[in-house]
Amino acid sequence: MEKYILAKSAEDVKEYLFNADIISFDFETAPNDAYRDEAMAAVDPHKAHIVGVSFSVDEGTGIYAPIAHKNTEFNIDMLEVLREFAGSEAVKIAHNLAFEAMFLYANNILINPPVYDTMLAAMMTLKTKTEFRNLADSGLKTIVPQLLHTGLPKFTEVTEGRHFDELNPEDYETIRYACADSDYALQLYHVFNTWFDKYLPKHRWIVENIESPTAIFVGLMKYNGVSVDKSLMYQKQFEAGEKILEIHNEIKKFTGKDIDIGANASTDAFKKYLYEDLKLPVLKTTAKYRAAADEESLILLKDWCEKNKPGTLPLLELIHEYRKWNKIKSTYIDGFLDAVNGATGKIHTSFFQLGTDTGRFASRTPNLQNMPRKDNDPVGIRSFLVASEGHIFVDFDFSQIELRVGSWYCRDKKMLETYINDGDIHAQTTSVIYNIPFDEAVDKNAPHYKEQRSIAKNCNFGVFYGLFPNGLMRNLKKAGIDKTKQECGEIIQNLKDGYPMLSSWQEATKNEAMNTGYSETAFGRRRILKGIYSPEMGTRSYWQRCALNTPIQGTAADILKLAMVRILEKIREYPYIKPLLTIHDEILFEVPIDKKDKACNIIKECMEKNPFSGFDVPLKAEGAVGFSFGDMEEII
DNA sequence: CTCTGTTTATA
DNA sequence: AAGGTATAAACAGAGT
Repeated sequence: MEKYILAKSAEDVKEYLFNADIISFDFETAPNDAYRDEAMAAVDPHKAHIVGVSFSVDEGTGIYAPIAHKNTEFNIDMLEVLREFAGSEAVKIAHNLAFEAMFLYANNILINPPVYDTMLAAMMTLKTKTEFRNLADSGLKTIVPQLLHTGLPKFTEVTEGRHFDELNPEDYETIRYACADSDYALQLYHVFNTWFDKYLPKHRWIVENIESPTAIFVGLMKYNGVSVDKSLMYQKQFEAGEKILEIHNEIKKFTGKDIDIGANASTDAFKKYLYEDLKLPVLKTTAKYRAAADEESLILLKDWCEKNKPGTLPLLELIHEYRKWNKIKSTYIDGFLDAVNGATGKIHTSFFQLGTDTGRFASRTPNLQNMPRKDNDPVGIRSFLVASEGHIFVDFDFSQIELRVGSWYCRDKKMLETYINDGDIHAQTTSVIYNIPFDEAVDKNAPHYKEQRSIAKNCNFGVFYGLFPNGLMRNLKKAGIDKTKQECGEIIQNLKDGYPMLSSWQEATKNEAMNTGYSETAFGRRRILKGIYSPEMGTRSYWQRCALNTPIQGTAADILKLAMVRILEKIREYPYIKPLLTIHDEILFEVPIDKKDKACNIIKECMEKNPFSGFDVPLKAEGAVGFSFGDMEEII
């Protein structure tokens, strides 16, 4: 039988924790008075507070310290104990550490490594020989019965509709519920480490040195949130609404009848109008082999109509505009407004640090990783994000990190030299694919400079991962450059000849993937390639391309997370540096205006530091500052 | 209300 | 025989 006790004083807790070097902990929280009836308010640190904390240092034991229960004499002021604990040398374990780190941060406490998140560890273990656990499989309530073969008290059964602070801390059920989470997290720590040590030691290293400390950074981003200019958003919401009506009316005028084009002009009725009433040819099919009507189809139709049916051209342009404005309004204006937190007036996006198969972050509610860029956005969505009062944004992004990682992998001389000499990789590629001197490739006044550079960029972004002539042709068409399949084939061939190690790396990497069935980053982050042995050529080929992409995209993600961990160390000394967002190769902060220069130096240094011995390509972090995310000024 | 498919925004 | 890969969100349409 387990031994869970109630702390009567801070001393009791200190005594329980004394000399322990591995400690798990868990917070119980409840909404502040203003948010008692709001769903999920208890997990929002701006609407809730810590009600109690449990610790466990030994299997089957635990201590619960009530902090803010209602109607009790037993509450303890735990702030100093928590502060001491957070700064201690002990391994501090939590299941979903980002949550605990966030509530500590809300109390001005930054938890220090060593830390260990058993939820992230769960995600880094294999569920079967061929499959990793996913987000949904990794909750404590799911894992404990599976791995420890024991039940866990249910929150709803213990609380019976009440908030946790309404429970009596003297009731054993209360103590048991609180302590069980810590006790089982500690047990899972040993279960997962045993598994890692036996099957995948590098994943233990990643959990301890990359993912778990990164979880703290995630908690900080979530807590800080990003301020928005609401009045600007409302103004743009109105303007976009008007614009959509206007375009819709023009479309109606054109079609002459009342066709239901929905919000995106992608209804069956609209496709029927295009392909049956107007008798336009189907030039592209969807993944399910049906008539497509996406942007690419419209571009193909535009070419066809220019020769055969020029009268239809204005309609194609109107559809493009209609979709664009609806996308902007529904996703980036209405959607962002819905996401503004009532307590802070900020957007507190959720980041999932293991939300992708490669190790990249995913962002949800709302996704702040796909805001339109300036050149593709008549509204200026990014300018909705503004620095908080007295603060300024500081943004750093890794320059061409995937290409740098790729050149490290393939060891191509020309690529490596370009980066070591801080050269221009796109010009280097231009020189390679057109067989012209480097000096001509960088000469902005040379004939075809713009087109050649644009083609070189497209190659650089795709060829590493197995881009084919057809694909290059399509990408170029989207960029407004018309090249035949033959020409694209020649360009790719020239590139492979010019960077000879690229092809041999690709072949070797594909072979290795076929031999092992998985793909790994430089740190050993592994991805099972589910379909690599598929009898179907198309499926197999897809997984082979994943085998090329994963080490590069994944290693770049590892490098970004390591930079976050380093920045976190600095935040201890410079707590005014507030992380807000990450966009794959970029991190956004806000800092007090007068601390701008200092913060820039710190962040740049952390990001450009050599990520691991053996990585011999220089990293470059490019900074920008500004009061609005839509108007950032590069710093040199 | 849930599920699949289509479309479109980003790195 | 020929898809760079990694995502999230909104809408359409069908089924429970």
